[in-house]
Amino acid sequence: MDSGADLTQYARPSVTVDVLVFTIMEQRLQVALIKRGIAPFKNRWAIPGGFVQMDESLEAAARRELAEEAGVQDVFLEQLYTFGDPQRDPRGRVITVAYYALVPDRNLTLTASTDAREARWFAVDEMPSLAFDHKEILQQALERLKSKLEYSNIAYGLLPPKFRLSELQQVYEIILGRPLDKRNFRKRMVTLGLLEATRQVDKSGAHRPAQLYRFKKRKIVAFK
Amino acid sequence: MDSGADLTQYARPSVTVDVLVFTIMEQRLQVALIKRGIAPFKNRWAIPGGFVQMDESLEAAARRELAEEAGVQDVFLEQLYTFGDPQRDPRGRVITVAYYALVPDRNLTLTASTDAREARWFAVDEMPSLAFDHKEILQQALERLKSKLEYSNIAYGLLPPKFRLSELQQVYEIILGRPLDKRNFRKRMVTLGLLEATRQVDKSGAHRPAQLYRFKKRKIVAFK
DNA sequence: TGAATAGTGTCTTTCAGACAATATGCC
DNA sequence: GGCATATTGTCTGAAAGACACTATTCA
Repeated sequence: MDSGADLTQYARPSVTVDVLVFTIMEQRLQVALIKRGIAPFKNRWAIPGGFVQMDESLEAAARRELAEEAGVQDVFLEQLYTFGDPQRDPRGRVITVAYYALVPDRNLTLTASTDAREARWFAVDEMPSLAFDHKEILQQALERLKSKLEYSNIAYGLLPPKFRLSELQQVYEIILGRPLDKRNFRKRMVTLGLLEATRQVDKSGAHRPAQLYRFKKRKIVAFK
Repeated sequence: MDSGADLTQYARPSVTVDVLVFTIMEQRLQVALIKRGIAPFKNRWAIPGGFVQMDESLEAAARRELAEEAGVQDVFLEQLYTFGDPQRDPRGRVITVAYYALVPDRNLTLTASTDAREARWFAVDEMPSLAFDHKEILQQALERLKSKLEYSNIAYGLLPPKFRLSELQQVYEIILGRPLDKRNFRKRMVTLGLLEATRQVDKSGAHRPAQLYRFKKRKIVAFK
Protein backbone atom coordinates (compact mmCIF):
# COMPACT_ATOMS: atom_id res chain seq x y z
CA MET A 1 0.00 0.00 0.00
CA ASP A 2 1.70 3.18 -0.99
CA SER A 3 -1.41 5.26 -0.55
CA GLY A 4 -2.27 8.13 1.68
CA ALA A 5 -5.13 8.01 4.09
CA ASP A 6 -7.34 9.67 1.54
CA LEU A 7 -8.90 7.11 -0.73
CA THR A 8 -10.88 9.66 -2.68
CA GLN A 9 -7.95 10.86 -4.71
CA TYR A 10 -7.98 7.66 -6.73
CA ALA A 11 -10.54 6.81 -9.39
CA ARG A 12 -12.40 3.69 -8.42
CA PRO A 13 -13.50 0.84 -10.63
CA SER A 14 -16.81 -0.93 -10.26
CA VAL A 15 -16.53 -4.35 -8.68
CA THR A 16 -18.88 -7.23 -9.34
CA VAL A 17 -19.03 -10.87 -8.42
CA ASP A 18 -20.00 -13.43 -11.02
CA VAL A 19 -21.06 -16.87 -9.87
CA LEU A 20 -20.83 -20.00 -11.96
CA VAL A 21 -23.36 -22.44 -10.60
CA PHE A 22 -22.69 -26.01 -11.67
CA THR A 23 -24.87 -29.03 -11.28
CA ILE A 24 -25.20 -32.41 -12.86
CA MET A 25 -28.52 -33.05 -14.54
CA GLU A 26 -29.43 -35.61 -17.15
CA GLN A 27 -25.96 -37.08 -16.98
CA ARG A 28 -24.31 -33.84 -17.99
CA LEU A 29 -22.46 -31.06 -16.28
CA GLN A 30 -24.57 -27.95 -16.55
CA VAL A 31 -24.08 -24.31 -15.69
CA ALA A 32 -26.73 -21.71 -14.93
CA LEU A 33 -26.86 -18.74 -17.28
CA ILE A 34 -29.10 -15.74 -17.55
CA LYS A 35 -30.18 -13.97 -20.68
CA ARG A 36 -29.36 -10.29 -20.42
CA GLY A 37 -32.36 -8.00 -20.72
CA ILE A 38 -30.37 -4.83 -21.22
CA ALA A 39 -27.34 -3.45 -23.01
CA PRO A 40 -24.51 -4.16 -23.28
CA PHE A 41 -24.81 -7.65 -24.70
CA LYS A 42 -28.59 -7.43 -24.60
CA ASN A 43 -30.15 -10.84 -25.24
CA ARG A 44 -26.81 -12.55 -24.85
CA TRP A 45 -26.36 -15.31 -22.29
CA ALA A 46 -24.15 -14.49 -19.33
CA ILE A 47 -22.91 -15.80 -16.01
CA PRO A 48 -25.14 -14.39 -13.27
CA GLY A 49 -23.59 -11.78 -11.06
CA GLY A 50 -23.96 -8.33 -9.63
CA PHE A 51 -22.31 -5.47 -7.88
CA VAL A 52 -20.63 -5.93 -4.56
CA GLN A 53 -22.33 -3.86 -1.90
CA MET A 54 -20.14 -1.63 0.21
CA ASP A 55 -20.84 -3.47 3.42
CA GLU A 56 -20.66 -7.08 2.32
CA SER A 57 -17.67 -9.32 1.80
CA LEU A 58 -16.96 -10.79 -1.61
CA GLU A 59 -18.12 -14.19 -0.53
CA ALA A 60 -21.26 -12.72 0.99
CA ALA A 61 -21.99 -11.01 -2.32
CA ALA A 62 -21.52 -14.29 -4.13
CA ARG A 63 -23.83 -16.09 -1.71
CA ARG A 64 -26.40 -13.38 -2.15
CA GLU A 65 -26.34 -13.82 -5.92
CA LEU A 66 -26.52 -17.54 -5.47
CA ALA A 67 -29.63 -17.20 -3.34
CA GLU A 68 -31.23 -14.74 -5.70
CA GLU A 69 -30.57 -16.60 -8.91
CA ALA A 70 -30.63 -20.22 -7.91
CA GLY A 71 -32.40 -20.06 -4.59
CA VAL A 72 -29.77 -22.13 -2.84
CA GLN A 73 -27.89 -21.75 0.39
CA ASP A 74 -25.27 -23.80 2.12
CA VAL A 75 -23.61 -25.08 -0.99
CA PHE A 76 -20.00 -25.39 -1.98
CA LEU A 77 -18.68 -22.00 -3.07
CA GLU A 78 -15.12 -21.04 -3.86
CA GLN A 79 -13.40 -18.02 -5.29
CA LEU A 80 -12.08 -18.75 -8.76
CA TYR A 81 -10.15 -15.78 -10.10
CA THR A 82 -10.44 -12.05 -10.56
CA PHE A 83 -10.81 -10.68 -14.05
CA GLY A 84 -9.88 -7.08 -14.54
CA ASP A 85 -9.01 -6.28 -18.12
CA PRO A 86 -9.80 -2.58 -18.60
CA GLN A 87 -11.73 -3.38 -21.80
CA ARG A 88 -13.78 -6.28 -20.52
CA ASP A 89 -16.93 -4.22 -20.04
CA PRO A 90 -17.87 -1.55 -22.59
CA ARG A 91 -19.62 0.50 -19.91
CA GLY A 92 -16.40 1.31 -18.11
CA ARG A 93 -13.95 -0.21 -15.72
CA VAL A 94 -15.52 -3.23 -14.11
CA ILE A 95 -13.46 -5.75 -12.20
CA THR A 96 -15.20 -9.01 -11.49
CA VAL A 97 -14.37 -11.54 -8.84
CA ALA A 98 -15.54 -14.89 -10.16
CA TYR A 99 -16.80 -17.63 -7.85
CA TYR A 100 -18.02 -21.08 -8.65
CA ALA A 101 -20.60 -23.07 -6.78
CA LEU A 102 -21.63 -26.70 -6.87
CA VAL A 103 -25.18 -27.78 -6.19
CA PRO A 104 -26.66 -31.26 -6.03
CA ASP A 105 -29.28 -32.11 -8.59
CA ARG A 106 -32.58 -31.58 -6.87
CA ASN A 107 -34.72 -29.91 -9.45
CA LEU A 108 -33.51 -26.42 -8.94
CA THR A 109 -35.61 -23.60 -10.19
CA LEU A 110 -33.64 -20.77 -11.61
CA THR A 111 -35.02 -17.28 -11.25
CA ALA A 112 -34.64 -14.60 -13.85
CA SER A 113 -33.65 -11.64 -11.72
CA THR A 114 -34.54 -8.02 -12.37
CA ASP A 115 -32.47 -7.32 -15.42
CA ALA A 116 -32.54 -10.77 -16.90
CA ARG A 117 -35.05 -12.02 -19.41
CA GLU A 118 -34.62 -15.64 -18.68
CA ALA A 119 -32.50 -18.07 -16.74
CA ARG A 120 -31.73 -21.66 -17.60
CA TRP A 121 -29.21 -24.46 -17.45
CA PHE A 122 -26.80 -25.17 -20.27
CA ALA A 123 -24.69 -28.26 -20.66
CA VAL A 124 -21.09 -27.08 -20.63
CA ASP A 125 -20.39 -28.82 -23.91
CA GLU A 126 -23.18 -26.99 -25.69
CA MET A 127 -22.72 -23.41 -24.71
CA PRO A 128 -24.22 -20.45 -26.49
CA SER A 129 -22.16 -17.39 -27.29
CA LEU A 130 -21.49 -15.58 -24.02
CA ALA A 131 -21.38 -11.93 -23.01
CA PHE A 132 -18.24 -10.11 -21.86
CA ASP A 133 -15.25 -12.37 -21.18
CA HIS A 134 -17.53 -15.03 -19.75
CA LYS A 135 -16.30 -17.73 -22.08
CA GLU A 136 -12.85 -17.39 -20.60
CA ILE A 137 -14.23 -17.39 -17.06
CA LEU A 138 -16.16 -20.58 -17.72
CA GLN A 139 -13.08 -22.17 -19.24
CA GLN A 140 -11.07 -21.44 -16.17
CA ALA A 141 -13.79 -22.73 -13.86
CA LEU A 142 -13.93 -26.01 -15.75
CA GLU A 143 -10.19 -26.44 -15.41
CA ARG A 144 -10.35 -25.77 -11.70
CA LEU A 145 -13.20 -28.19 -11.26
CA LYS A 146 -11.42 -30.98 -13.12
CA SER A 147 -8.20 -30.55 -11.28
CA LYS A 148 -9.79 -30.30 -7.85
CA LEU A 149 -11.83 -33.39 -8.55
CA GLU A 150 -8.63 -35.35 -8.95
CA TYR A 151 -7.08 -34.44 -5.64
CA SER A 152 -9.89 -33.46 -3.31
CA ASN A 153 -13.31 -34.49 -2.11
CA ILE A 154 -14.96 -31.62 -3.96
CA ALA A 155 -17.44 -34.02 -5.56
CA TYR A 156 -19.49 -33.86 -2.39
CA GLY A 157 -20.81 -30.55 -3.66
CA LEU A 158 -22.57 -32.19 -6.56
CA LEU A 159 -24.11 -35.06 -4.63
CA PRO A 160 -26.85 -35.37 -2.06
CA PRO A 161 -25.71 -36.21 1.47
CA LYS A 162 -26.07 -39.93 0.80
CA PHE A 163 -25.28 -41.50 -2.51
CA ARG A 164 -24.43 -44.73 -4.27
CA LEU A 165 -20.84 -45.34 -5.28
CA SER A 166 -22.04 -45.60 -8.84
CA GLU A 167 -23.42 -42.08 -8.60
CA LEU A 168 -20.08 -40.83 -7.32
CA GLN A 169 -18.37 -42.57 -10.19
CA GLN A 170 -20.74 -40.91 -12.65
CA VAL A 171 -19.84 -37.50 -11.29
CA TYR A 172 -16.20 -38.25 -11.98
CA GLU A 173 -16.85 -39.64 -15.41
CA ILE A 174 -19.00 -36.74 -16.48
CA ILE A 175 -16.59 -34.08 -15.34
CA LEU A 176 -13.42 -35.78 -16.47
CA GLY A 177 -15.06 -36.81 -19.70
CA ARG A 178 -13.85 -40.37 -19.71
CA PRO A 179 -14.99 -43.73 -18.38
CA LEU A 180 -13.39 -45.11 -15.25
CA ASP A 181 -12.91 -48.70 -14.21
CA LYS A 182 -15.48 -49.57 -11.59
CA ARG A 183 -13.29 -51.79 -9.45
CA ASN A 184 -10.34 -49.44 -9.43
CA PHE A 185 -12.55 -46.46 -8.73
CA ARG A 186 -14.25 -48.06 -5.76
CA LYS A 187 -11.02 -49.38 -4.37
CA ARG A 188 -9.45 -45.94 -4.51
CA MET A 189 -12.41 -44.09 -3.05
CA VAL A 190 -12.78 -46.49 -0.19
CA THR A 191 -9.10 -46.67 0.69
CA LEU A 192 -8.80 -42.88 0.67
CA GLY A 193 -10.87 -43.00 3.81
CA LEU A 194 -13.04 -40.00 3.03
CA LEU A 195 -16.21 -42.02 2.72
CA GLU A 196 -18.24 -43.97 5.17
CA ALA A 197 -21.00 -46.44 4.50
CA THR A 198 -24.36 -45.58 5.97
CA ARG A 199 -26.78 -48.22 7.16
CA GLN A 200 -29.11 -47.47 4.34
CA VAL A 201 -29.50 -48.92 0.90
CA ASP A 202 -31.03 -47.42 -2.18
CA LYS A 203 -33.89 -49.54 -3.48
CA SER A 204 -35.01 -47.55 -6.50
CA GLY A 205 -35.12 -49.71 -9.61
CA ALA A 206 -35.73 -53.34 -10.35
CA HIS A 207 -32.37 -54.63 -9.36
CA ARG A 208 -30.03 -55.22 -6.51
CA PRO A 209 -30.15 -52.32 -4.02
CA ALA A 210 -26.97 -50.32 -3.47
CA GLN A 211 -25.23 -49.40 -0.29
CA LEU A 212 -25.43 -45.70 0.45
CA TYR A 213 -22.29 -43.80 1.38
CA ARG A 214 -21.58 -40.34 2.62
CA PHE A 215 -18.52 -38.12 2.83
CA LYS A 216 -17.15 -37.95 6.33
CA LYS A 217 -16.45 -34.26 5.86
CA ARG A 218 -18.55 -31.97 3.75
CA LYS A 219 -15.72 -29.54 3.60
CA ILE A 220 -12.94 -29.45 1.11
CA VAL A 221 -10.12 -31.86 1.89
CA ALA A 222 -7.08 -32.58 -0.28
CA PHE A 223 -5.98 -36.16 -0.91
CA LYS A 224 -2.61 -37.62 0.03
CA MET B 1 -24.69 -9.08 -14.26
CA ASP B 2 -27.99 -7.70 -13.21
CA SER B 3 -26.98 -4.11 -13.66
CA GLY B 4 -28.21 -1.37 -15.85
CA ALA B 5 -25.98 0.45 -18.29
CA ASP B 6 -25.30 3.13 -15.73
CA LEU B 7 -22.43 2.18 -13.49
CA THR B 8 -22.55 5.39 -11.50
CA GLN B 9 -25.55 4.40 -9.47
CA TYR B 10 -23.44 1.97 -7.45
CA ALA B 11 -20.94 2.96 -4.80
CA ARG B 12 -17.50 1.79 -5.81
CA PRO B 13 -14.79 0.32 -3.62
CA SER B 14 -11.12 1.14 -4.00
CA VAL B 15 -9.12 -1.61 -5.61
CA THR B 16 -5.46 -2.28 -4.98
CA VAL B 17 -2.97 -4.93 -5.94
CA ASP B 18 -0.57 -6.28 -3.36
CA VAL B 19 2.47 -8.18 -4.52
CA LEU B 20 4.35 -10.73 -2.47
CA VAL B 21 7.86 -10.91 -3.82
CA PHE B 22 9.67 -14.06 -2.80
CA THR B 23 13.28 -14.94 -3.19
CA ILE B 24 15.76 -17.29 -1.64
CA MET B 25 18.66 -15.62 0.05
CA GLU B 26 21.02 -17.00 2.65
CA GLN B 27 19.37 -20.40 2.45
CA ARG B 28 16.00 -19.03 3.46
CA LEU B 29 12.79 -18.12 1.75
CA GLN B 30 12.36 -14.38 2.07
CA VAL B 31 9.63 -11.93 1.24
CA ALA B 32 9.94 -8.22 0.54
CA LEU B 33 8.10 -5.92 2.91
CA ILE B 34 7.83 -2.18 3.23
CA LYS B 35 7.50 -0.18 6.38
CA ARG B 36 4.51 2.07 6.14
CA GLY B 37 5.28 5.74 6.51
CA ILE B 38 1.69 6.86 7.01
CA ALA B 39 -1.50 5.90 8.79
CA PRO B 40 -3.17 3.53 9.05
CA PHE B 41 -0.69 1.05 10.46
CA LYS B 42 2.03 3.67 10.38
CA ASN B 43 5.45 2.10 10.99
CA ARG B 44 4.04 -1.38 10.57
CA TRP B 45 5.49 -3.72 7.96
CA ALA B 46 3.28 -4.50 4.99
CA ILE B 47 3.19 -6.24 1.64
CA PRO B 48 3.95 -3.68 -1.06
CA GLY B 49 1.07 -2.69 -3.27
CA GLY B 50 -0.89 0.18 -4.68
CA PHE B 51 -4.00 1.31 -6.40
CA VAL B 52 -5.00 -0.10 -9.74
CA GLN B 53 -5.06 2.61 -12.38
CA MET B 54 -8.19 2.90 -14.46
CA ASP B 55 -6.48 1.98 -17.70
CA GLU B 56 -4.24 -0.87 -16.63
CA SER B 57 -5.03 -4.52 -16.16
CA LEU B 58 -4.60 -6.14 -12.75
CA GLU B 59 -1.51 -7.97 -13.87
CA ALA B 60 -0.08 -4.76 -15.34
CA ALA B 61 -0.66 -3.05 -12.03
CA ALA B 62 1.14 -5.86 -10.24
CA ARG B 63 4.06 -5.69 -12.66
CA ARG B 64 4.24 -1.96 -12.19
CA GLU B 65 4.47 -2.40 -8.42
CA LEU B 66 7.06 -5.07 -8.89
CA ALA B 67 9.17 -2.77 -11.01
CA GLU B 68 8.78 0.11 -8.59
CA GLU B 69 9.50 -1.79 -5.41
CA ALA B 70 11.92 -4.46 -6.45
CA GLY B 71 13.15 -3.13 -9.77
CA VAL B 72 12.53 -6.39 -11.55
CA GLN B 73 10.84 -7.29 -14.80
CA ASP B 74 10.18 -10.53 -16.57
CA VAL B 75 9.77 -12.61 -13.47
CA PHE B 76 7.24 -15.22 -12.51
CA LEU B 77 4.02 -13.52 -11.40
CA GLU B 78 0.69 -15.15 -10.63
CA GLN B 79 -2.58 -13.99 -9.19
CA LEU B 80 -3.10 -15.44 -5.74
CA TYR B 81 -6.49 -14.47 -4.37
CA THR B 82 -8.70 -11.45 -3.86
CA PHE B 83 -9.30 -10.21 -0.35
CA GLY B 84 -12.36 -8.10 0.18
CA ASP B 85 -13.51 -8.09 3.75
CA PRO B 86 -15.32 -4.78 4.30
CA GLN B 87 -13.33 -4.20 7.48
CA ARG B 88 -9.90 -5.03 6.18
CA ASP B 89 -8.88 -1.40 5.75
CA PRO B 90 -9.89 1.20 8.33
CA ARG B 91 -9.90 3.93 5.70
CA GLY B 92 -12.86 2.47 3.88
CA ARG B 93 -13.75 -0.24 1.45
CA VAL B 94 -10.59 -1.49 -0.18
CA ILE B 95 -10.51 -4.71 -2.12
CA THR B 96 -7.08 -6.05 -2.86
CA VAL B 97 -6.06 -8.49 -5.54
CA ALA B 98 -2.99 -10.27 -4.26
CA TYR B 99 -0.27 -11.51 -6.60
CA TYR B 100 2.91 -13.33 -5.82
CA ALA B 101 6.18 -13.14 -7.69
CA LEU B 102 9.33 -15.21 -7.62
CA VAL B 103 12.72 -13.71 -8.27
CA PRO B 104 16.11 -15.36 -8.43
CA ASP B 105 18.65 -14.34 -5.85
CA ARG B 106 20.81 -11.75 -7.53
CA ASN B 107 21.32 -9.13 -4.91
CA LEU B 108 18.13 -7.26 -5.47
CA THR B 109 17.90 -3.78 -4.17
CA LEU B 110 14.55 -2.96 -2.74
CA THR B 111 13.33 0.58 -3.06
CA ALA B 112 11.31 2.33 -0.43
CA SER B 113 8.63 3.94 -2.55
CA THR B 114 6.93 7.24 -1.87
CA ASP B 115 4.91 6.41 1.18
CA ALA B 116 7.22 3.81 2.65
CA ARG B 117 9.92 4.47 5.18
CA GLU B 118 11.97 1.48 4.40
CA ALA B 119 11.94 -1.72 2.42
CA ARG B 120 13.69 -4.97 3.23
CA TRP B 121 13.61 -8.73 3.04
CA PHE B 122 12.25 -10.88 5.84
CA ALA B 123 12.65 -14.60 6.18
CA VAL B 124 9.16 -16.06 6.13
CA ASP B 125 9.74 -17.89 9.37
CA GLU B 126 10.67 -14.70 11.19
CA MET B 127 7.99 -12.28 10.24
CA PRO B 128 7.21 -9.07 12.08
CA SER B 129 3.66 -8.10 12.90
CA LEU B 130 1.98 -7.11 9.65
CA ALA B 131 -0.48 -4.40 8.69
CA PHE B 132 -4.05 -5.04 7.52
CA ASP B 133 -4.83 -8.70 6.78
CA HIS B 134 -1.38 -9.22 5.35
CA LYS B 135 -0.55 -12.10 7.62
CA GLU B 136 -3.40 -14.07 6.12
CA ILE B 137 -2.35 -13.13 2.60
CA LEU B 138 1.18 -14.30 3.25
CA GLN B 139 -0.11 -17.52 4.72
CA GLN B 140 -2.10 -18.25 1.62
CA ALA B 141 0.80 -17.42 -0.67
CA LEU B 142 3.04 -19.85 1.19
CA GLU B 143 0.49 -22.61 0.81
CA ARG B 144 0.18 -21.95 -2.89
CA LEU B 145 3.93 -21.92 -3.32
CA LYS B 146 4.39 -25.21 -1.51
CA SER B 147 1.69 -26.97 -3.40
CA LYS B 148 2.74 -25.68 -6.81
CA LEU B 149 6.30 -26.71 -6.11
CA GLU B 150 5.15 -30.29 -5.78
CA TYR B 151 3.40 -30.58 -9.10
CA SER B 152 4.90 -27.96 -11.39
CA ASN B 153 8.17 -26.48 -12.56
CA ILE B 154 7.52 -23.26 -10.65
CA ALA B 155 10.97 -23.49 -9.05
CA TYR B 156 12.42 -21.98 -12.19
CA GLY B 157 11.24 -18.62 -10.88
CA LEU B 158 13.63 -18.75 -7.96
CA LEU B 159 16.69 -19.87 -9.88
CA PRO B 160 18.99 -18.26 -12.41
CA PRO B 161 18.70 -19.59 -15.98
CA LYS B 162 21.42 -22.17 -15.32
CA PHE B 163 21.84 -23.91 -12.03
CA ARG B 164 23.28 -26.93 -10.30
CA LEU B 165 20.97 -29.79 -9.35
CA SER B 166 22.01 -29.25 -5.76
CA GLU B 167 20.75 -25.67 -5.98
CA LEU B 168 17.43 -26.91 -7.30
CA GLN B 169 17.23 -29.39 -4.46
CA GLN B 170 17.93 -26.64 -1.96
CA VAL B 171 15.02 -24.63 -3.32
CA TYR B 172 12.76 -27.59 -2.69
CA GLU B 173 14.14 -28.28 0.75
CA ILE B 174 13.87 -24.69 1.87
CA ILE B 175 10.30 -24.24 0.71
CA LEU B 176 9.02 -27.62 1.79
CA GLY B 177 10.92 -27.36 5.04
CA ARG B 178 12.32 -30.87 5.01
CA PRO B 179 15.40 -32.64 3.65
CA LEU B 180 15.12 -34.68 0.48
CA ASP B 181 17.13 -37.68 -0.60
CA LYS B 182 19.69 -36.60 -3.17
CA ARG B 183 19.50 -39.68 -5.36
CA ASN B 184 15.74 -39.86 -5.44
CA PHE B 185 15.47 -36.16 -6.06
CA ARG B 186 17.84 -36.17 -9.00
CA LYS B 187 16.27 -39.28 -10.48
CA ARG B 188 12.85 -37.72 -10.33
CA MET B 189 13.85 -34.34 -11.72
CA VAL B 190 15.74 -35.83 -14.60
CA THR B 191 13.08 -38.37 -15.55
CA LEU B 192 10.36 -35.73 -15.49
CA GLY B 193 11.99 -34.40 -18.60
CA LEU B 194 11.67 -30.73 -17.76
CA LEU B 195 15.38 -30.17 -17.41
CA GLU B 196 18.22 -30.28 -19.85
CA ALA B 197 21.91 -30.33 -19.13
CA THR B 198 23.91 -27.44 -20.53
CA ARG B 199 27.48 -27.81 -21.70
CA GLN B 200 28.70 -25.77 -18.81
CA VAL B 201 29.92 -26.66 -15.39
CA ASP B 202 30.08 -24.58 -12.27
CA LYS B 203 33.58 -24.31 -10.92
CA SER B 204 33.10 -22.14 -7.89
CA GLY B 205 34.53 -23.72 -4.79
CA ALA B 206 37.38 -26.05 -4.02
CA HIS B 207 35.70 -29.24 -5.04
CA ARG B 208 34.36 -31.17 -7.95
CA PRO B 209 32.59 -28.88 -10.44
CA ALA B 210 28.89 -29.43 -11.06
CA GLN B 211 27.01 -29.86 -14.28
CA LEU B 212 24.71 -26.91 -14.99
CA TYR B 213 21.13 -27.55 -15.97
CA ARG B 214 18.33 -25.37 -17.22
CA PHE B 215 14.56 -25.73 -17.46
CA LYS B 216 13.43 -26.43 -20.99
CA LYS B 217 10.48 -24.10 -20.47
CA ARG B 218 10.53 -21.02 -18.32
CA LYS B 219 6.77 -21.07 -18.20
CA ILE B 220 4.61 -22.86 -15.74
CA VAL B 221 4.06 -26.52 -16.58
CA ALA B 222 2.22 -29.05 -14.45
CA PHE B 223 3.70 -32.50 -13.88
CA LYS B 224 2.04 -35.74 -14.95
C1' DT C 1 46.20 -35.85 0.46
C1' DG C 2 42.49 -33.82 2.65
C1' DA C 3 38.29 -31.12 2.17
C1' DA C 4 34.12 -30.41 -0.15
C1' DT C 5 30.67 -31.30 -3.17
C1' DA C 6 29.10 -34.17 -7.41
C1' DG C 7 27.37 -38.16 -9.04
C1' DT C 8 25.47 -42.82 -9.16
C1' DG C 9 22.21 -48.08 -8.49
C1' DT C 10 19.42 -51.48 -6.11
C1' DC C 11 15.87 -53.12 -3.49
C1' DT C 12 11.34 -52.65 -1.45
C1' DT C 13 6.91 -50.82 -1.09
C1' DT C 14 3.07 -48.47 -2.75
C1' DC C 15 -0.17 -47.12 -6.04
C1' DA C 16 -2.42 -47.05 -10.58
C1' DG C 17 -4.35 -49.65 -14.13
C1' DA C 18 -5.93 -53.75 -16.81
C1' DC C 19 -9.13 -57.20 -16.48
C1' DA C 20 -14.38 -60.63 -15.57
C1' DA C 21 -17.15 -63.26 -12.74
C1' DT C 22 -20.59 -63.69 -9.05
C1' DA C 23 -24.38 -61.62 -5.98
C1' DT C 24 -28.74 -59.65 -5.07
C1' DG C 25 -33.24 -57.87 -5.51
C1' DC C 26 -37.25 -56.91 -8.29
C1' DC C 27 -40.46 -58.02 -11.77
C1' DG D 1 -35.91 -67.17 -14.40
C1' DG D 2 -34.52 -62.96 -16.52
C1' DC D 3 -33.08 -58.32 -16.01
C1' DA D 4 -30.46 -54.67 -14.08
C1' DT D 5 -27.20 -53.04 -11.21
C1' DA D 6 -23.96 -54.07 -7.12
C1' DT D 7 -20.01 -56.02 -5.48
C1' DT D 8 -15.53 -58.15 -5.37
C1' DG D 9 -9.66 -59.67 -6.23
C1' DT D 10 -5.43 -60.53 -8.79
C1' DC D 11 -1.73 -59.45 -11.53
C1' DT D 12 1.44 -56.24 -13.65
C1' DG D 13 4.07 -52.09 -14.30
C1' DA D 14 5.47 -47.57 -12.73
C1' DA D 15 6.84 -44.54 -9.47
C1' DA D 16 8.29 -43.31 -4.73
C1' DG D 17 11.24 -44.06 -0.98
C1' DA D 18 15.05 -46.07 1.82
C1' DC D 19 19.75 -46.50 1.68
C1' DA D 20 25.97 -45.61 1.00
C1' DC D 21 29.71 -45.43 -1.65
C1' DT D 22 32.85 -43.62 -5.36
C1' DA D 23 34.45 -39.53 -8.31
C1' DT D 24 36.43 -35.17 -9.13
C1' DT D 25 38.50 -30.83 -8.38
C1' DC D 26 41.02 -27.50 -5.78
C1' DA D 27 43.80 -25.81 -2.09
